[in-house]
Amino acid sequence: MALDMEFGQEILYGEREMSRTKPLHSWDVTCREAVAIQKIFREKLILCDESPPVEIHSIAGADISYSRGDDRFFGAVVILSWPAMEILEIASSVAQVPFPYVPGLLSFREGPVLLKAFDKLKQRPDIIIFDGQGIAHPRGIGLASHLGLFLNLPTIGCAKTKLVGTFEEVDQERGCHTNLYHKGSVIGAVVRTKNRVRPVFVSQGHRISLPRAVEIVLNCCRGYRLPEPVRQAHLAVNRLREAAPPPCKTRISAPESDPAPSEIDSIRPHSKE
DNA sequence: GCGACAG
DNA sequence: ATCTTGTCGC
Repeated sequence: MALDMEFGQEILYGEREMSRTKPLHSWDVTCREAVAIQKIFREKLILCDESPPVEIHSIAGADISYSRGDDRFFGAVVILSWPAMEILEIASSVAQVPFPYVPGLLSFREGPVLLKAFDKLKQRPDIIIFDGQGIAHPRGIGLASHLGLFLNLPTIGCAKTKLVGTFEEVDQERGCHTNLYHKGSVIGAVVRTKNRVRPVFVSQGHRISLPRAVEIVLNCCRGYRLPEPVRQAHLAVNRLREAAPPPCKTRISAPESDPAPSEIDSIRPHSKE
């Protein structure tokens, strides 16, 4: 996809007085730097709908996957048609895990591999849903908001669990939703996307209003808890990981095709060390 | 000091 | 997120 890389690089590097020699996809930062970046980026978010309103023809979902003992990250982006929810394009990527999991700093862990996948897309979606928070975040800038700035596209955060905030229980019927509050403000919505199933946490990412974000998420659901874009991205990334060659193990072990002599004619079928 | 804590 | 076995319900 024609990424707005210049915009992304400008806001990432321009404010930090650091050299532009580091590749975009390796955000090697300290937690302290990451927090500083978030505070700067937070000011750049646009939290209202486009004017004039953008007509939606396509919508994308993004997700990542990895497994233990593997230092690789798999990322996938799926673009679906609107409102039919038919798959138009899929892009994927593999990258090294760049940053540990720290609640509140997920962008720096999942962002690079996702941007790498977005860069491979041929078309630009009209809007993107992420598997994570938008502004429902301690500093008001979760994964969806952060990448919305990078991609310069409208984005929505749709997380499976809460990061911050308080809320009243939601009615059990699909379509019901309540506000998510934090420090006296509405930062998102708790949305029931399926009858009697745990709600999801929807929040504005970038260039969108909360009512519209909720409406779009609900209109993307097709009988499952997660909206189709996110669900399809999840499926795509898991297919990718399972089809990928096994991880390069750091630890050296004897090949199983060449068992030690004592194991070949072992009388006991399985000796558990 | 005790919870809470996107993925 | 990943790992993991069974189990409740439409």
